[in-house]
Amino acid sequence: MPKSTFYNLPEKKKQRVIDAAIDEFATYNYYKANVTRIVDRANIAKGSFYQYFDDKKDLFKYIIELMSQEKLEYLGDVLKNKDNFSFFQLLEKLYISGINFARENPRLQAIGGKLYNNIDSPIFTEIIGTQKTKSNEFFQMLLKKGIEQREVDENINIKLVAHMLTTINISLGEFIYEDNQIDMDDMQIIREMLYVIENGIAKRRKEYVTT
Amino acid sequence: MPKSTFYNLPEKKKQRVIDAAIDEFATYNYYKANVTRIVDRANIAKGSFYQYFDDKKDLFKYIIELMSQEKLEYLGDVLKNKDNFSFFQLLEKLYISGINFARENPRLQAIGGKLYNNIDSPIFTEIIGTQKTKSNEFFQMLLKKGIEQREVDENINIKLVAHMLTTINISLGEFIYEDNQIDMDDMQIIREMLYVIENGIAKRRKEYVTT
Amino acid sequence: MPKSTFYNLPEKKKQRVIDAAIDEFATYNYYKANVTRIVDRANIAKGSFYQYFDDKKDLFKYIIELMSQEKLEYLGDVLKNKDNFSFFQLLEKLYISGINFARENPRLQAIGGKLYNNIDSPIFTEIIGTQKTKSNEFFQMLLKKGIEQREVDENINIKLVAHMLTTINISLGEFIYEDNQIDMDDMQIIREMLYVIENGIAKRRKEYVTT
Amino acid sequence: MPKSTFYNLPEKKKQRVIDAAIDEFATYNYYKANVTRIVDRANIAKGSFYQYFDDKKDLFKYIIELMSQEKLEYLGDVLKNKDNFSFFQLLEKLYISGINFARENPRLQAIGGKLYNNIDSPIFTEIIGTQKTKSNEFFQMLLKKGIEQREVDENINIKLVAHMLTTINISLGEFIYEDNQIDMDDMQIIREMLYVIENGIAKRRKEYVTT
DNA sequence: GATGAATGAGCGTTCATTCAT
DNA sequence: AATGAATGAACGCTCATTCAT
Repeated sequence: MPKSTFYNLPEKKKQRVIDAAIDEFATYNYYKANVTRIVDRANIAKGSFYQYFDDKKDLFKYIIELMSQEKLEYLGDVLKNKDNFSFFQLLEKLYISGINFARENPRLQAIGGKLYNNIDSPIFTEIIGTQKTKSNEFFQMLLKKGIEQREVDENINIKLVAHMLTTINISLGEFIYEDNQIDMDDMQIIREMLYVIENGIAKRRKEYVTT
Repeated sequence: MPKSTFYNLPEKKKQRVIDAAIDEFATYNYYKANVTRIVDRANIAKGSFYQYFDDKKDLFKYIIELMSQEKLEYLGDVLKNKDNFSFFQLLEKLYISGINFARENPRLQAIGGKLYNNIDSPIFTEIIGTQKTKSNEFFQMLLKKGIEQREVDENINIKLVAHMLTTINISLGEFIYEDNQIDMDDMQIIREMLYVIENGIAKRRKEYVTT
Repeated sequence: MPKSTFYNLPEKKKQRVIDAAIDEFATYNYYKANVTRIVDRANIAKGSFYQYFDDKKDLFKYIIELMSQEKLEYLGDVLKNKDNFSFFQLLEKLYISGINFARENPRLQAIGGKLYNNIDSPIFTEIIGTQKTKSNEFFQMLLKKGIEQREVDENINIKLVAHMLTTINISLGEFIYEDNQIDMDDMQIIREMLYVIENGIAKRRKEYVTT
Repeated sequence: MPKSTFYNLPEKKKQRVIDAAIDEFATYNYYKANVTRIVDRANIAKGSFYQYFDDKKDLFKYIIELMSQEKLEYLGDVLKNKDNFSFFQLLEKLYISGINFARENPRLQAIGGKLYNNIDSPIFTEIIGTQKTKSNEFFQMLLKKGIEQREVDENINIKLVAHMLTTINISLGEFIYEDNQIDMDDMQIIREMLYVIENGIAKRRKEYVTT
């Protein structure tokens, strides 16, 4: 985590550093990201960088953390009122928030995209592991509640489905912003995705579909 | 793609190069992978490397291509007889084959894992794009047939579901080999995953479940 | 030498700086010694450091000076009463004091050890030169008196022997504290060393040894 | 130790590198010595350096080794015929050779001088430890033989005296080349030093001095 | 075609010193 | 006088690629 020298910086300068870092990590992955370019863009001295952060990795972890906090704040309302909604309503809201976040913070979305990769190298297992685990645990909790409330099929494997939901959630941004294969609006995509999650893709026999 | 000099190489030497490259890319990601280590392990001269390949990227693309061919061959039987099976049977077989492939070719699985990341950098959009598109197109084709055969719900968004199936397929190996959160055998996981894909996770009302 | 700002400092703070510096120079040699670490340990501002001292070298010279004064004070009694003892008694007392000093001030001894090295770089010739010269001159004076008092062989080369005694004196601490090759107590070592200095190592013929 | 790439180099180039390194280490101590300056002076590429040596330390150790071999070769004749001379003759020859070596190889002498310092930092304990131990062991062996041959006083502490002789030997070059306090020729210095080593500095009583 | 040495731009990092307040 | 952030030259080292034989 950044040193106190960084936190003591005037807000404007601090933001310049953060912006430069986000730009860099949104453009290049961790290995290609370049401290010199960051300090140049932030207009600070090379030495200052190392007075703010331990090293490149330190900055990176900080940016990820920031991103993750920002996203959580974004999902804040949804999470706070989670008891007021049914499971599938909640899921919908989560996905919608996720997409809106990505739409409004394309640079952060770009970093996130690059992050959920590089599962190799110890650096990342550390960071991503945490994030993914959090997501998995959150979905597991939600699923359990959904089953209790008799909204969710009790025959499913909770851990497995939590993993599937996490994966789908992650790939959602990617799907919408990178594969421009689909020419419909995002809300429509989410609704259709939820339909599949709820009902699966097997054809319902007539008598089932009615009712 | 490799130069003709590479293809003209005695089979044994060619294989040494391929093996060394697979080892390297299975251990390190593209950026960390090191040409020197590859030529050392392959026991060829540094200069020779550049007489076989344009550059590191060229080799990487070649290895990915190879991997993907090998996987296709592995899925060969399933694909050839795809008309003899129902949609969900086919899906099951595909997933099973995928897992078996990963189990029998852990190094290739490792490369694949590292690959479906790094969506950044032009290098990868190029490579992965191709692969993913292929996978998407394949699933779209399958889904269409499934709908025609009245096995698959005609209300789904084909492109979207193809994307979901691709994503799930990719994350499957990862799920089984890296998250050891689940203590059941692979086939059980696949069956449960298919159950969810088929039926979704919404609780069925009594009358639906019977019949 | 330190600036007046340093001397005007409250005793406690001044001592903190000195302690921190001694710790640093006892642990690292001049080149590896680190100003940041010193100011951190002394709990003063980086800028203050340069208001007290010209630069790192300035501090170093000051510490050496201090050390040397402290050692002189330690030897004080011996030196004051130097007319009351014979040459070899004096030598013995000097060596004993030297060892006791090293034993009681291991950090200073460590600095001294590191110092009588690095004979390179102008910085040191300057500092060590002074110290060594002092030591040499002192031994020369002692030797002259020893000869006058008919205790010391008048055939020796005074300058050379002064140099040898200085060298031996310096290496004594090192010998006792770093080479633990000898398993006897320090006083024994000194006695044996003096025996050699007095008598040399050539075998005495029988008739000489008697008497 | 250097890699094979270095040993395979044309003699001339190899020598250029060695010369540049010796120059550098004779001028600056290990910490101040600078790889860039070395490669510039040797007129090789920065990258080449690291194809010849693991790192700066590797080169340094190599140069020390070289120096030490060269000195040994220089002392070769003396050492080979060590049984033909009495102990003190041998000692004299060793000191003379040592001085001649220093005189003919001032750069190597300079490195040696810098080396027998820096007793701190693990790097050096490793290198110097070896050298000093060798010297100590050699002198111990010589002393034992001297005692057997009834040339050396059997009352001395062998380990201690070996240490003294090593110290004196090391400081000899330093004494002659850096302290120009003495205005006599080197051989004279050696003779006088040996006199002291043999006879000590205590005044002989009349009856002893005769005979 | 094979070899392996040569290349050099580039990287992350350090740290004594200066500067602005 | 005190502070602590700012500075930037310099360092050791890496590695994909080129070159000469």
